Amino acid sequence: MNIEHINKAFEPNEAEPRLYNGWSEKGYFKPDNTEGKEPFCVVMPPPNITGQLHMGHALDNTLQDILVRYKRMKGFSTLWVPGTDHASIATEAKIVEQMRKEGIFKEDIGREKFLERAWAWKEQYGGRIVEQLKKMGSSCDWSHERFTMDEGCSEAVKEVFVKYYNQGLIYRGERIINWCPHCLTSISNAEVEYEDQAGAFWHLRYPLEDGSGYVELATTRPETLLGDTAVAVNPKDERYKDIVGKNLILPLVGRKIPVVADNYVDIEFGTGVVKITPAHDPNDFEVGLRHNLEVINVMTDDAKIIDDYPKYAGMDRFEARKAIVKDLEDGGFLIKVEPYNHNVGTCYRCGTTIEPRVSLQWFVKMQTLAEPAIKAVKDGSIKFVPERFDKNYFNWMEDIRDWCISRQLWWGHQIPAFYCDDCGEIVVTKENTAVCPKCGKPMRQDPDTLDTWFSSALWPFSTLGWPEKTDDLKKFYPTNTLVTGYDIITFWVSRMIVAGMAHMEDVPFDTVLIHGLVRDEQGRKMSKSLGNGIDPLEIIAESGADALRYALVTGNAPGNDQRFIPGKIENGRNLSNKIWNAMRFVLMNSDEKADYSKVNADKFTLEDKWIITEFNKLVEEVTYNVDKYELGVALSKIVDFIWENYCAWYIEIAKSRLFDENCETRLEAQYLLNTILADSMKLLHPFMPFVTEEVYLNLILENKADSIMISDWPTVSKFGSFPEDARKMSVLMDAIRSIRNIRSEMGVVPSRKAHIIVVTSDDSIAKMFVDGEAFLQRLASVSSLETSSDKSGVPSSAVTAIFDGGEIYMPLGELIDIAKEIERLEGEKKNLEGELKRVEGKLSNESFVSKAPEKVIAQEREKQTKYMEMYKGVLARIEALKNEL
RNA sequence: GGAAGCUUAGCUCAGCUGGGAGAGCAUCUGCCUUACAAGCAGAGGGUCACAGGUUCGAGCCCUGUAGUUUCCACCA
Repeated sequence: MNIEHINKAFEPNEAEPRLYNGWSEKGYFKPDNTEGKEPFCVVMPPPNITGQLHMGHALDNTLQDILVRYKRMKGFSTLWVPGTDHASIATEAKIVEQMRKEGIFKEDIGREKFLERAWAWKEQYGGRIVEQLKKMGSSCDWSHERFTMDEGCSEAVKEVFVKYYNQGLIYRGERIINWCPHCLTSISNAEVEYEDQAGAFWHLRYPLEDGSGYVELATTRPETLLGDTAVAVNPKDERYKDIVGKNLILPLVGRKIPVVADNYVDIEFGTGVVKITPAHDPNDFEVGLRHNLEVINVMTDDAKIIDDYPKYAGMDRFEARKAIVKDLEDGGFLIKVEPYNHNVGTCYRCGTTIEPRVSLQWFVKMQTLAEPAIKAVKDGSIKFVPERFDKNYFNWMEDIRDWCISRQLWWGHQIPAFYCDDCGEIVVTKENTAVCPKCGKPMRQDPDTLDTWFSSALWPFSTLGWPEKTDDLKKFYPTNTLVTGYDIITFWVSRMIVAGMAHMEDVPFDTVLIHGLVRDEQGRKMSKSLGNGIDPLEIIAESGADALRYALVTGNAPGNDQRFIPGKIENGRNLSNKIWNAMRFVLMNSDEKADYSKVNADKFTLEDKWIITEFNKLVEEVTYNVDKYELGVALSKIVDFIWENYCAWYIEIAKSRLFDENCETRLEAQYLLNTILADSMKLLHPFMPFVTEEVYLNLILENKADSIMISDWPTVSKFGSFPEDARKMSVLMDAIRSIRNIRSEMGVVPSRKAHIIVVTSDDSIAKMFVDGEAFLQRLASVSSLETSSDKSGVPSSAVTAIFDGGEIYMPLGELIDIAKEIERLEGEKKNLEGELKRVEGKLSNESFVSKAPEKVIAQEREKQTKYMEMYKGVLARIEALKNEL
């Protein structure tokens, strides 16, 4: 057909938005509710509304889209639920920052105005990230789009909070929590990142009250001395037996503090004496509880020293440290300073050093809730892929602490707890409660909001309509595969499992597909501060979403980090181009009005049967690999088939039939060229949705679907497989490679056509060569061909290619240097000797022959005969040539 | 302190339940062969970190060692 209307190259910038909008308009992203279709559901890890799409999202969504598109083609009723996360702490920080630039502080405008701004932010940036996800080709159902703070999700949050509270699983209490002095809120244990920092170990002396001396102790945080309310030693420590119960005078402060005995203290470490600051250290807090010590908070919420200590008041904790050390030194309390590396907790959002702080917060009791969640993974109801990540999960879950869920932020789900300041009544309820049910006085709602992850934990069912008993919930819960990075297992995956078991009494999903990080070319984490991030949108603008998706999947195994190599984008783009040109060629040589009902399978040639057989193998392997989440492997098999088998071999071979208008198997070739390419496009479609759609729609097919998206996933060909023909074909291919090889080695350029003599004792092989003369001409620059059962007619001035089944001679007249040819054949001989030695070594090994499976032994025997034949051929040829010298 | 991963060609990485070491890029040689130079044909290049073990057979399983990365953990 005439293909003038088809572009010379695939143009992603033009095609991708057009195709995406088309799919969307036709409703292909929505679940197909045809009766009998099994559901397949994926919930998207909701991106934060703070940012824009980065490589992590690009990878995460590509993987999900591959699975969803695959299942859709396999006939499932697929639902991929998209959405965004309000990301309380991160978003609030961004808005505060934005306002600060305008000179506004959130306290000045008040909660209501602040939330107005936040919602405006959500509209702007939440919308932006949705547009970006669409550019990736994500086939999610946008009519199901959700937001963690929309009405339904908020309802679910309240429902859960109240339920937990009534079950006694949520409580409010004064505990020591992790406080971020920059974000001015509490954060959970999971939100603290520990990093090794170079610090110092200050050795101090605290005098005994009775003047009988002093005790030496060491600390990494001298500034907390202001809040010391005791000094502790181990009860078994002989050195300090006498001073337990005595009082010390706290340097600089003058406060009397007791020496207590507590097992927490390690005798071996440091001096064996620990200063106890219950208000600013979690361990000290525990010690304080056991010994009923006073808790003295010495810092403001932004980590400055409070007014009670006038000398240091208003100083930042690190300034205060310097000042206090100086004063200790001046007062003779400082013995020495040692350099010391220690683990410092930092805020995972802003990196500020955490200040442990005692405050009144809400907590979830995790231990009982964790049990069914642990069991679900232990008994295989939920599987991690790769499996090793379940250790990570168990590690966290089996040692779980109570979860601090209240945040001193405005952007988020306000805690549904109401307080009566008059009578002290506390009401926890879903309804806004303005009046105290006990005394009738006004109540006020807890000003705090919930940890972002509290609402994300409910995502797999809140997005399906829970607590309403919706059809979606019935049909799609439990969801199927959750795709996410390993960095988020504790934050999110574990909590979803907990919530699912607690409220749905069922797992939230059956499989967790874990992927790694996308790093930069040097293997560093992509980060804003390093400025080494690569913007997926730029890549899409330059090379298309298909190329990006290809780059993210190829050569990657589940759970492993990967480096982002620009060359992979190029590979992806080149692949698109290759496919596009294959399509152009096929169309150019096809007839739009071809009547495929006239295709006669009996007329299939050797190469036809071979490509069908190869394709069948491909379908089975790719399906198997995708089912096992081996997406990188699946992709490389598809690409290899298209590039090598289809383009390099099948198209080339088919040319002679296509160019001959009268060829009687021309229709069969056209038919197979179109259908095999179309079916390859189907296999590739989940990975590269755009180019495959465009190619599919252009091809000339029978029963073509309106879109490749909703076409059926390929199965093995209705014509079956032809293993015997495929084997013959591979012999022929080997022969062609051998000819090409010697041509190249002997420097015979392709433009110099050559006559060849095929010597074989096998008639069927001889026939094969005769039948295949046309493509030998095309693929190996053969001008003419003769076959013979013996080598009597072979001229001495010929180069020899040995293949499995015979020899090929290419007479080159005086061009050939006999000595050089002998040398080349000696090389061949050596190779074959090596192979023979290996095979014979195996076969002569008594225990191999008796213990190895028969199949393996048979294979080795086959190889032995094959190599022996080839070896004899080489030997004979060398002899013959030597006689010519 | 506990746990996990990684170590395969110059580079980046695949390699399924153990059965003759792979890809892409890079390098070298030839080709504008009427789908594609974003291409085609060919070549070179590896003690699969090291040491043991299991096995007829180990890149793959087991033990240990080294280097490296990451996660978890309350040692002042």
